[in-house]
Amino acid sequence: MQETLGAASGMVRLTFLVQNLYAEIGRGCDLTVAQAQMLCTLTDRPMGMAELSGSLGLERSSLTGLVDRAEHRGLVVREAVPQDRRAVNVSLTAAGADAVHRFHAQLTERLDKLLADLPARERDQFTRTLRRIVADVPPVFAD
Amino acid sequence: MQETLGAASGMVRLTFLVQNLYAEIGRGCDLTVAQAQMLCTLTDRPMGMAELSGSLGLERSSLTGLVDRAEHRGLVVREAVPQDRRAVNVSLTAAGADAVHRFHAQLTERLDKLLADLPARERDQFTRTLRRIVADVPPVFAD
DNA sequence: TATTGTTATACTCTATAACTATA
DNA sequence: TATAGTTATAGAGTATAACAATA
Repeated sequence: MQETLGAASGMVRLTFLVQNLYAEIGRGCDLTVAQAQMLCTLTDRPMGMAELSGSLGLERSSLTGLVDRAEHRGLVVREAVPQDRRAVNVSLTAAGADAVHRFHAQLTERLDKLLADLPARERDQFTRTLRRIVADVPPVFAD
Repeated sequence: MQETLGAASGMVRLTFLVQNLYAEIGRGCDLTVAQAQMLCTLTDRPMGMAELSGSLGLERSSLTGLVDRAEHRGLVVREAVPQDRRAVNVSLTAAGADAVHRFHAQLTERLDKLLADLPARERDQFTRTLRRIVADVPPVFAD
């Protein structure tokens, strides 16, 4: 083991840190990690099951249960798609939108705080590089 | 939604990206995410259940099952601690060390590749900033 | 009394395979 | 035939609460 961390190790540890924050804030909003992730993805717009499972990187069958439980809790609803009777659109309820809004605000605040002590220039550079690295990642979280 | 991503969103998306890589490479090494994380943490040295659960951010009771399954698969062993008859030390077997070594090498390669197209100067700066941000994160992954 | 670790229990999450209904 | 989604099943992961053994 070296005394200075490489880029890969840094990214893994940042991931660990963000995951734990995600879980902690989720608990406070009564959301599991998987639920919070799904609601964040649906913040932008409603989606069909296939598209949503693709964005989240889950099998469609896994998503069925996730949506079932969230629908049971009143966070999302399935709606019929008139043009295609096989399909459904999953969208946020008012309660779901409210929960994800609180989650998003708290997580953003905590994450921004991680960078608060950095010089503004370093922070901006870090953000720019980050943006390049994640350019192709599905919009699982947005501003 | 803006056209440029903020720092918080960038960190969440990077987390999503790293998690998916973690899972993908884990599958190739026949390791679940939780197992890979545990083995990585034990790479440095053996640990007691309490310390290990602290490092991983899990309840001790959750760790019991995780270690049970890994021990069943021959990846780790529990060993008695002579000085304290309540305690056990969890350490990697040869098979566990081998699996985690392959996992570590592949993940590091894939993560480094994410930065490969960046100018060397930007990459170095990114790594330096990352190192500051994760300074207090437990050593769940090292070089 | 405090700490180490386990057990019992209950849920959530996830994948694979097989299925139905519609396009 | 291909696509959208579900069901059935099995296993992993996790937490809470209660417990035993040792310090």
